[in-house]
Amino acid sequence: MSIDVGARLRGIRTTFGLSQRELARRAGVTNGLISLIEQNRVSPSVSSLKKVLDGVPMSLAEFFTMDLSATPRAFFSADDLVELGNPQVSLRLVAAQRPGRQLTLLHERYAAGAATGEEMLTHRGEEAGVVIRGRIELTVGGAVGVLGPGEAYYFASQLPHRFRNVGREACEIISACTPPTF
Amino acid sequence: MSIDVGARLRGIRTTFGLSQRELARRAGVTNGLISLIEQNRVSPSVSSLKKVLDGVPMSLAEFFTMDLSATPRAFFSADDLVELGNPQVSLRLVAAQRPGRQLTLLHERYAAGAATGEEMLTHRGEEAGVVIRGRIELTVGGAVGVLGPGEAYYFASQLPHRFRNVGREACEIISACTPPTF
DNA sequence: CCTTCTTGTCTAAGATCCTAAACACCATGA
DNA sequence: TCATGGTGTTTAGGATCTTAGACAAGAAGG
Repeated sequence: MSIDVGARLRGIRTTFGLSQRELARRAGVTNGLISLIEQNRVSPSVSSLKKVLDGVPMSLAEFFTMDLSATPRAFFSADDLVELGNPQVSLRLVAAQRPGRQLTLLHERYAAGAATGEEMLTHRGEEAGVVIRGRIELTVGGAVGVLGPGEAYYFASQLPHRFRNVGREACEIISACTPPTF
Repeated sequence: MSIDVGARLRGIRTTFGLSQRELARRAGVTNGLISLIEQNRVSPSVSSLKKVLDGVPMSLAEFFTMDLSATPRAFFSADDLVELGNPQVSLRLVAAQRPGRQLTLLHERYAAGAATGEEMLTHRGEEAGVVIRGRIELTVGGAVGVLGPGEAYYFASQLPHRFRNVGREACEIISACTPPTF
């Protein structure tokens, strides 16, 4: 093998902030297989590699075309952002391919009535954002606020938090968090 | 598998005019494996597919990127060339819409009956040209065309190709290829 | 009609991939 | 300190890929 499939897969998985188990769960394979592939202990079948890449998601063509030695890009068009969410809560990641990324910058879009879920979120790091369209209800700890265009937030992610679009219009937010949870 | 690896491999092999056994010999695998892959009876490992494609030759990236439904045009009428110059110095561009072009120019002249040889040529890169006098028979992959003055060609040099002057008059071509191999 | 060569397909057996489960390690929190 | 939950790694064994060889069909020539 002239191309290093293992290193390439590991690079992709880590830039997306996924553990072997999480990627395996999304792909419908076992975490052991991810480990073996990344160590080049096995050469995966095309169908297996396809399943793994579906969990990112990424096409086989993109996988084999990807140039890891290329200098990191400085500019990205809207189409270059990688979708990580779902139709209700769209999370589009900036510079997803960039290796060693220290910051996660997202272009979020909440459909009317959409929310991050029933459970409150809590994780390491800090996060902040600015609302650019619509209105969002943000709960942090015991505090609840409703933010509109131009308004912003900043809090420690350890505090239980939840986003909920209480308006009729879709709400867009540019947010950042560190360290990369995605 | 959303992409049809078997059909894709079979299409490539046949356009290169190779039997399963001949491709297997070049690739260092067995003919049975080629057969099974083409029927999608197995999903080859990446390393096996790499070996098979080395026999063509073709990279994994090219294999998965290749769009068989939208093969780039091989032949252009005189009207299909794009004028880039002026009345004094006319510069008419071939395949202007083709992405990722990188070319250098040649002035070829084929005597009556001359050809590039019995064997089909195949090498890396791309080549293109315009007939300016006489007539030339050009075979590219499975396609055969006879081009006269003002007509042009553009194809990937990996496709087996051959030039043959089938007229009584000498034939002149302005051609370009990349990288500057031949 | 026979050979003889080609083609692609099929099948047992060996090689490799893939899974399930356990392992060691580290961080966090009771 | 111990428990818990996270990480990546390893291994035995079942599943799949790959090989070696046989098979059938078709074409060319005697």
